[in-house]
Amino acid sequence: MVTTTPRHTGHEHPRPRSAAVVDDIVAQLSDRGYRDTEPRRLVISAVAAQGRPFTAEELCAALPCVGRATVYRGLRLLVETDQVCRVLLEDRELRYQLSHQGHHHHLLCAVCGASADLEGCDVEDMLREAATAAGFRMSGHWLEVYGRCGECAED
Amino acid sequence: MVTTTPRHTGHEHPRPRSAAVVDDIVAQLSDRGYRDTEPRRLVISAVAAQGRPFTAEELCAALPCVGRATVYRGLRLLVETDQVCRVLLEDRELRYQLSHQGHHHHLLCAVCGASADLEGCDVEDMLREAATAAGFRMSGHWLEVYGRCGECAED
DNA sequence: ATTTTAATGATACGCAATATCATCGGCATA
DNA sequence: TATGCCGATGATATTGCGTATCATTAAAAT
Repeated sequence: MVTTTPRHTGHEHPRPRSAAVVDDIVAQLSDRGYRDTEPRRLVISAVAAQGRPFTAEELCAALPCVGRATVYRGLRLLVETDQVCRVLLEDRELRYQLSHQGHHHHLLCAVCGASADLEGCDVEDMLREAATAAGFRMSGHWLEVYGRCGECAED
Repeated sequence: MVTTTPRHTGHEHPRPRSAAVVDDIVAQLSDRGYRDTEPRRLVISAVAAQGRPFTAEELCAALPCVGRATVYRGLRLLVETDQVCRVLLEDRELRYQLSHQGHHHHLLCAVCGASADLEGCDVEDMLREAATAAGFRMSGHWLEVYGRCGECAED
């Protein structure tokens, strides 16, 4: 298996970093029984190329060679396998983003659309407690935080 | 002004309680320059009659005599004037509910659809701090908590 | 090479929500 | 009480997101 592409070593051959990300995700999908196809790779590659949260339609536009249904299916698959997370803007527009951690929340800039991960904010326990106090058994939650990033802060 | 309908006294004539709610909301809209119309009253009345979060389409179905556009417009107006709040289910379905307090969050039962207000849960400060730490100025947030209410808790 | 079946993509469809615009009617004014 | 302005209404068309359908293609196990 000498020619197998190494993963996670971080300093492979001078190939675009995104290609490694794509290989990695394709490998994870493969482990779960999903096939390695050309259109799927194109979708993953386009996802990895986005600098900030994007819409499904934006992806479609960026991938004129891939059918709409395939883009949507690919996106759904990536969300289900926790490779991509969904974020909700204030106007309820749904966007997507490569996920870097497990479960976490996002700070979204209302001006430029950038996002940052909320660090050191453990609302989970607090919510679970409050839910219990109200006689509920909490099973999940949805949280998005909106504001302005550092660059867009100046009025 | 002897015949003026009293508000907020809590023990008026034996008229449905909902009528008082409708009058109250209509009065508040009137203060803001919005007209008192028959279709609008019907919408408000139907909103007040709902026992749990409802969809715009459900309202339309409950008001066959009122045009769809009017129902949607009425709902939007009520949200803008903070008379009604919006809740988001896990599948991103949008529902509405009479609001009782100022800003608050909801506990939503995934089984029966009931909702409860989250009491004694002050995430605001926590979020603002975390946002500041990330270089953001927080301007708002969206939070929904899902689970099972007491009645639906038994498996 | 063969076979199985997941994946694809063109397209139709469903649904929520808004836009359009002629008409109606609330309400302020005279 | 009558008048006129303009907000409100409602039938309808339209938009936009996302999914369903289904004949065809191709991944990967044999």
